[in-house]
Amino acid sequence: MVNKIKDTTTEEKILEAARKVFIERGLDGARMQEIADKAGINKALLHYYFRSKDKLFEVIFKETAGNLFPKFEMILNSDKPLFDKIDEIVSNYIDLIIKNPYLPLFVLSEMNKSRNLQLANFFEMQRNKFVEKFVQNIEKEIKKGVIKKISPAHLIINIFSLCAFPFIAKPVIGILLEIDDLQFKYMMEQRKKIVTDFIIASIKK
Amino acid sequence: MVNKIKDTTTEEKILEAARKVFIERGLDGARMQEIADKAGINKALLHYYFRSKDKLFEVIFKETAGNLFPKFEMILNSDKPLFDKIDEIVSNYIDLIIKNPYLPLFVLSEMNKSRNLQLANFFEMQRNKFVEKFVQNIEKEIKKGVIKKISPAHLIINIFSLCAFPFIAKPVIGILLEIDDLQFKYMMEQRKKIVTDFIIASIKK
DNA sequence: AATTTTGTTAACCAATTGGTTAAATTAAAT
DNA sequence: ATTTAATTTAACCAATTGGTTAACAAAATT
Repeated sequence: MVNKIKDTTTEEKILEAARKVFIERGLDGARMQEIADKAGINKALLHYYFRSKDKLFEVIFKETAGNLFPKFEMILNSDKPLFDKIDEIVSNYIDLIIKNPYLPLFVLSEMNKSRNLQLANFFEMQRNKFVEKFVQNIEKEIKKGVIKKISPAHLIINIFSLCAFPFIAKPVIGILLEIDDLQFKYMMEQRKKIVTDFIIASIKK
Repeated sequence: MVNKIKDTTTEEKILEAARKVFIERGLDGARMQEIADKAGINKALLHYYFRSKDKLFEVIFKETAGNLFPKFEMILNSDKPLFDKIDEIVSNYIDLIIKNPYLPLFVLSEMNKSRNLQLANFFEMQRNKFVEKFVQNIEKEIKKGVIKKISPAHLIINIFSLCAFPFIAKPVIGILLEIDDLQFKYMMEQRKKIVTDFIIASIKK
């Protein structure tokens, strides 16, 4: 399997189908036959290419979880004011989730259920990627007196809470606010500005 | 089965065990044999008392989802200033989730997966219970000029986002911030004040 | 005390599930 | 053209799963 150049059509078909089924149903709810049906292939091929359900799931999980941490470093490394950075992070993140609405719930749900250390290790590897930089950015602005004193950790949690939770709570929000999918999406677009303003209004000195 | 007064020990054992297993593993991941083992009973009794896995799940789901909407009406009906009400709601809600840490993820995860209209109807029934009153409270304060103009719907979403999301994201937060369970819990206790202050700072005129 | 009703058990069941296997087919290498 | 390797298929497998059944035990009723 080393450096093997091959026609990956079947493999790609499987990955595409698996992505859909796993994200929608989770590991426990997904069925190999359903993935095979969606990929238009014989179920035995799932095992030929990926050996087991768990391994196939792991590939999909790592791929999608990786997307949960887009390249914020460039934003955080720039010389722009922190408020602009927050604006960019919030907008990019909400846009990312609008494009992949089930992403947060899928990743967090499986993380809560998983006893698989592989998945946890995967997140550990992301740890220094942006949390430190974000913390540094925030601490710098506190020291400069631009923003109020607030725990960077809590602020970061707040930012991601405000961006991601509404998508997770979508069915409940839809019912409670009596809005349909289109209205929900419109609302999420609005949140790019509303969340940014909310955060900045809160921390501005 | 009408007005039947009976020894409910076995039924209660089942409910207690089912609560634990369903909340931890969800509907798809839960196994009837595991519930029976945890309840210390024979698996056939699950069907004797609750007829099917789905029906047992529904009982547990409605019970726990009901808890997701505690009696906020009393808080919202009082004459206290809105900021105090927000403080109370945030504190009560975070306390509620601290006591039932898996509650938000369980309910929202199953709501996202469920095609069962019973569950959706259940939430519809909760709709007018507190959303309207919350909206009225917010609109009143906007009109009085106490808080900035903000969409009540978005503000309500923000409040619940800030309260609930960290618990859903716990495994990821733990890894990224390198904190253990005790530290996480301490952090969540802190959030009662931090979230309230964050919100009030954001909307105060 | 006898009968009926309710609760419990162990064994069993059909269907489903993730996975395996051997043969057939296709593709690549010689 | 032949051989080897890779891919695909259909059938099959063992284990698991939610659920059923009949027998037995306990409780309630007559």
